Amino acid sequence: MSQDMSSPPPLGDLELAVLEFIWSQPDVSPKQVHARLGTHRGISLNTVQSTLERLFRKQLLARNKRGHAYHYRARVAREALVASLIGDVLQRFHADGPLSVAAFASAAESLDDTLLAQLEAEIRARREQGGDA
Amino acid sequence: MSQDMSSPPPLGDLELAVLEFIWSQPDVSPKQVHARLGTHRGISLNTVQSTLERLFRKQLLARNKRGHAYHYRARVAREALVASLIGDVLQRFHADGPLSVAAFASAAESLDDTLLAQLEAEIRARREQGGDA
DNA sequence: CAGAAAACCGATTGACGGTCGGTTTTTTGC
DNA sequence: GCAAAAAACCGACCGTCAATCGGTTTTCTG
Repeated sequence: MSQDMSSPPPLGDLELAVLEFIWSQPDVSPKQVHARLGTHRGISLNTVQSTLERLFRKQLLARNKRGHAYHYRARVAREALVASLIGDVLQRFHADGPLSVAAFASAAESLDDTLLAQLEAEIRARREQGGDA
Repeated sequence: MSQDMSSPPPLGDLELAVLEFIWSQPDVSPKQVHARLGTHRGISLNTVQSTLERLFRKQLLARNKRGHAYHYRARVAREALVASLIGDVLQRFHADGPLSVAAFASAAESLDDTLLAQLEAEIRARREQGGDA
C-alpha cells in the first residue's frame, strides 16, 4: 500500500541472491557483497557492482555515498516483494476472485498445518478489521 | 501432486493470451487461434503457430493430429498454472512458512470481503480434511 | 602528489519471446 | 492423378535482459 505495486521487474538468480544478502545485512558495500557471494561463486567484483546497479535502477535498492563508496540498502521488504510478485501473477492472469481463491488454496497446499492455521487467522483478522482498498 | 510443479517456464504476453483462449475453447486449431487473436493483433498465422509450438514444448499444451492439422488443448488448468507460478515465487525466495503467510496475506489485500471469506473457508476445509502432501 | 579504491563506460554472450518468409509435406477437389 | 490449397516445419532475425568483465576515469587518502 506504500510502494509501487505495478509491475515488479523479473529477477535473475544473482540479483535474488544479492537481495537476499542485503535483507540479512542492511547497508552493505559492493565489496562486502562480493566477499560474501562473489568469492563463493567465482565472479568478479565488477559483476557484483553491475548487479547492484541494476537492482538500484529497478528501485529495489537505495544507495548513498559513504565516503567515495556506495552503500546499498533494501528499498522493499522481502515479504512485500514476494507479495508484489504474487500479485503480478494474479494480475497477468486477470485473476478474478474465484480464480485467486483457487490458486491461493492450491499454492497453500505446500504449507503445513501450523502455517495454514496462521494464514487462516491472518485472513480472519484482515476480514474482521474490515479491509478492502 | 499430478503434474510437474518444478519450474514453470516464464510466459510471454502472447503465450498467455493464447493459453487464455485455449482455456475458454478447448481443442482449437492454429487457424482458430489466429482468427481470434492474430487478426486482432495484426500478427501472422505463423507467429501463432510458433507460439503454440513453444507452449507445446513447454508442456503446457497437448496436441493431436486431427486430419492434417493439429488441434491443441490445455494440459494444465488455469488455477493449477497460477498456483504453480505462485509456488515458484515462494520457492525462489526460499519462502519458509512465516514469509509465505505474510506474502499471502499481503497479496490477499486486493481481494474483497466475500473472496476473503471464501478463501478462509477453503483453507479451513483443507486444514480439517488433513491435507499435507 | 602518487597509488589505491571505486565508480563508470561499454562490450559480449546466452536465453528467450515474438515475428516471419520460404520450403516441404499433406490434403483434397476437380 | 494432379494441381491448387492448407498446414507443418525450418531456420533466421530482432529486441530485451541478466550475467559477466576489461579498461578508463574519478576520487580518496596517506
